[in-house]
Amino acid sequence: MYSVAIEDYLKSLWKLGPKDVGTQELASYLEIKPASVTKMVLRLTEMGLVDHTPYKGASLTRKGELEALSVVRRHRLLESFLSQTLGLGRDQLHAEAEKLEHALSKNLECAIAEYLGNPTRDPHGHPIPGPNGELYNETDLPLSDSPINMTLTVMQVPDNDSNILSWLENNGIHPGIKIKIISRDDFDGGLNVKIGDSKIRISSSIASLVKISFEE
Amino acid sequence: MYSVAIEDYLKSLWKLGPKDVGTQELASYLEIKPASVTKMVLRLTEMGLVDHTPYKGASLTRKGELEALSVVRRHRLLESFLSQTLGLGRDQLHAEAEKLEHALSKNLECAIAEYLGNPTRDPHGHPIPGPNGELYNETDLPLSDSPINMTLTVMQVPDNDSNILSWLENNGIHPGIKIKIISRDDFDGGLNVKIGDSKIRISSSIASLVKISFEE
DNA sequence: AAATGAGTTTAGCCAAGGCTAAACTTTATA
DNA sequence: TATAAAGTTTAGCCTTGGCTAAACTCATTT
Repeated sequence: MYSVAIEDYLKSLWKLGPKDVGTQELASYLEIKPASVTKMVLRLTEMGLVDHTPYKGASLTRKGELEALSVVRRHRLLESFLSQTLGLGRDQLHAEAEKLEHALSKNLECAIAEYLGNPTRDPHGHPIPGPNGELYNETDLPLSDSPINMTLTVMQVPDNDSNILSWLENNGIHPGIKIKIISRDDFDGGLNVKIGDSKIRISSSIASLVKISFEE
Repeated sequence: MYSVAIEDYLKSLWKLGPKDVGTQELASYLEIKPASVTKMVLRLTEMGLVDHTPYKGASLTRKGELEALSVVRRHRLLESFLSQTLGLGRDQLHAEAEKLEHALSKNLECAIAEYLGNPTRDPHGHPIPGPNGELYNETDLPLSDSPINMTLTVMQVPDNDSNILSWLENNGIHPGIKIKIISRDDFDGGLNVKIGDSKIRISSSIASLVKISFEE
């Protein structure tokens, strides 16, 4: 069993990857100093979890990737479980799961997965890796790049910014909802969209975080 | 927020207390060496969580007790929650809660308590401290000391020994069940008891871990 | 009263995982 | 091409929380 710190490094490298991740980038993501990252990355390399090219960056080995996927699976199962049982809002799930994921036994992971009916998406629409790291192909696309005047289905919202999440929620935007882009502002990429009967404006930075599909 | 190690020390002192707990006793309970305990106890004393009399033992201050009760509350709420939602057996609950209790936020603690309807007992029948450390008076008595030929209600079973727990479960002994002592063996204190229609024998060591009440 | 032994404490070590300050690479710019 | 800036690494420090070995206390026994 790996430590909390190691699990956090692996998960972060997975999220920032699969490209080589620079020391600084990883450090700021983890909110620690670059020198600390270098030291830990060396240890992870020793352990065979990470490949490191000095002055270039680090990436997960297959072994590290599998471990990262296991953490992500626990995280997303926990989010689903807390949402389902306690009815926690999407904006609260991430922070809670972030702590619990490191304390979840294999046993409990299985029990939760079974209880939920082995879901493939969490409440933010993010895919849940299988028990052996299986992850189906992503086909969802950013709302920001989507065509005008088509009925789109919201598939994913971000999980880690509770401000953005509660804004989205308050405007009725969450996985499963239908949405149509009415127009796109040229100067800043902002979108005017229609959801149900209401029209709202979505800034391009938020629109790039929402993923959609064309399927009904 | 206190570390996992500190929370474990406080919880252990609470379980072994309220008497002064010797270094060796605490060490063997925590499965670490006495020298390590001495060092940590000094730190806890510095922090105002523990009173320590050299060569005599340690006990919780009020501040330490409140923190211990908070850990115990989280532990028992988690046991109740996992039992209720996932249907985990009584023999699995303790180990899982033992890990999760350190990762449970105040928010989630509240949400779980509310979801469960603010229960006062966990699935083993142990009282759940209130959010501010309130703990009602224990009146349950050990089965081993109970009178013969009275209808007793099982109120508590131990939580930390899954072997004993599954034996008890297999014999239909758990909180809420009615039980009657038919006879007590003089030589070893073993009990012959009646549960429903079946008669079984309970060793005195196990009987001392089961608590009952006389109320219907 | 002295000695023994159990229990406790002290001293000093180690690994994990942070930090700062300084040295080193690499890249971009003059 | 030389140099400055940005990013990375190294060196050395700190705290937490374990460990062992040795020293100390205290209660009991001779």
